[in-house]
Amino acid sequence: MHILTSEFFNRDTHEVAKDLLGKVLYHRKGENLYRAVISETEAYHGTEDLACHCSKGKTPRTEIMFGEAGYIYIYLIYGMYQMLNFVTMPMDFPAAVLIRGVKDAVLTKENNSEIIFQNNQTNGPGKLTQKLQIGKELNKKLISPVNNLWVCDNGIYIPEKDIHTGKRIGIDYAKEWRDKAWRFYID
DNA sequence: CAAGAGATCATCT
DNA sequence: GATGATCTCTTGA
Repeated sequence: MHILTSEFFNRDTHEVAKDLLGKVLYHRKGENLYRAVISETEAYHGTEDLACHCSKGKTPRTEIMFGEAGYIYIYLIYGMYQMLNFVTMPMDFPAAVLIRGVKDAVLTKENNSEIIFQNNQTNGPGKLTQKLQIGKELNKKLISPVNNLWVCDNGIYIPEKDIHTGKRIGIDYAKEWRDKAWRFYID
């Protein structure tokens, strides 16, 4: 069980998005420890990608994506859903991976009792942040146990044939970038 | 089943 | 003042 560091995220966004599948996301909130297997991701890569928030340039909200890889980018969408992203690529290249779905989510409480979430409760980007209690206090933080949110490689290898790709969701306005197969998922 | 509407607010123009 | 990297519920065939 090995904790992913900035080195893992400081690569091509599409590779990171694909390699995150099957990795284990952890979030510690008070006495509660959440863990879940990442099952769906999307790549948002560069200022030319009209679906990427950075296509409109550097703003207070998006500056974290222009920074070093391995940081957390969280923003509110539709007034009610937090989106969890991991910053990729070197300094000054804006890019991030959106975590769109997790599976086998488990909450371990202080007394070691466990609550298991049904997969259909965590199979959307807004749903998983709600269930795993991931909020904007983590925005702009380093992905690390120090900040209570981190990702582990549990050694399980996902065969290439089990990785599906498709168009990204909810970005019909992005012209020619709309049809890029930059969404990755398993099962 | 597919399609549509409503909820709700930080962010940028 | 408009607009989403969404989700759930309702409607209608």
